[in-house]
Amino acid sequence: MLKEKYNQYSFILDRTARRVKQFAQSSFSQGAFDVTIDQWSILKILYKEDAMTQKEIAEKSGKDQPTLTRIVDILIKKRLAQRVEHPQDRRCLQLKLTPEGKQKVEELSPAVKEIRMKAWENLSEDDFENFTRILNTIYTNLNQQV
Amino acid sequence: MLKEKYNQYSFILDRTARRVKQFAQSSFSQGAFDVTIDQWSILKILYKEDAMTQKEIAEKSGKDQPTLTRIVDILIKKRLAQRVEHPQDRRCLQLKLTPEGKQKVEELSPAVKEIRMKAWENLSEDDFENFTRILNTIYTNLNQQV
DNA sequence: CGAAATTAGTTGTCACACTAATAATTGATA
DNA sequence: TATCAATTATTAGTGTGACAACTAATTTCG
Repeated sequence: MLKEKYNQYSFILDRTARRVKQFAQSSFSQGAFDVTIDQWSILKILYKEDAMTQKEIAEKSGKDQPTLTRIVDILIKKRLAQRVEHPQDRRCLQLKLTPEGKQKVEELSPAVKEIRMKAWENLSEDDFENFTRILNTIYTNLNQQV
Repeated sequence: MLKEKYNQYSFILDRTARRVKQFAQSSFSQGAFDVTIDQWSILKILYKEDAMTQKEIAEKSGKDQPTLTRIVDILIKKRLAQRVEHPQDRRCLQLKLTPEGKQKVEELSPAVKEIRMKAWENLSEDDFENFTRILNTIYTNLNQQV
């Protein structure tokens, strides 16, 4: 029956997502990048747009606020980012990269791109378009806020 | 540049996989299914093929052995599965569902299928084929054992 | 103005993923 | 047969994810 077949996608999706993460993480470790994948993703967001609130970063990264708090704590402990008080709203904390943080992003970016490209061997441009379209459709299908 | 564009897939993939899991988990919680998604995936494997070693289940589920040990511990605490000594090899433990475990699978299967189908609204049969093909290609591209 | 609702961030708890290290057992081989 | 490498499962440690409950600050509105 149809449903039985469709049912398998969640397993394959989860498995692949984990492998992508694991592959990148082990490349990071081998290269002594000294950050995790998730820490890296936050660094990159901050690099593009310096000074954001944690709330904004959480939205942009798709992580929830508690998770983000913990990742940010680590980034600060590593002296890659710093918390600054928001000029208008004392509830908020703005986040900025430190010079070391900026340097880290610039230093690692090319290597990260290479690592990420490995996944796309034997796949076409069309595949990429379809892939992102389907993922985004699933994502919005399951958006419970709507 | 091309690489910059391709680079985004890992974010979308991770984000979608998490949402799929979260959507299913919150449906499970609402329905008081009393198991997590990952516990469910192990139950289903055991249901199809009673009595497997943890090693076999780990391979089939795509989880590593330490993770599996923990999930199995929980399933046993919930009296849904039981460990049995392997008749030939005393290193192994065979796993079997308890009657309660079997009943749980039978009871929840239809509801789980409905939950899983939600993701595929607005998508075609072709999309499904492409999706699984691309995921599996990525999965094997990143297989570090080869 | 001042109480109530909202918002930003943190902490605690449980579950899962991955690595490395360890224990127990098995099997191969010298 | 005695030794050693391989295999199965577990434990410990770190990081992440989801949820709930909490604090502090701000906004809303009677």
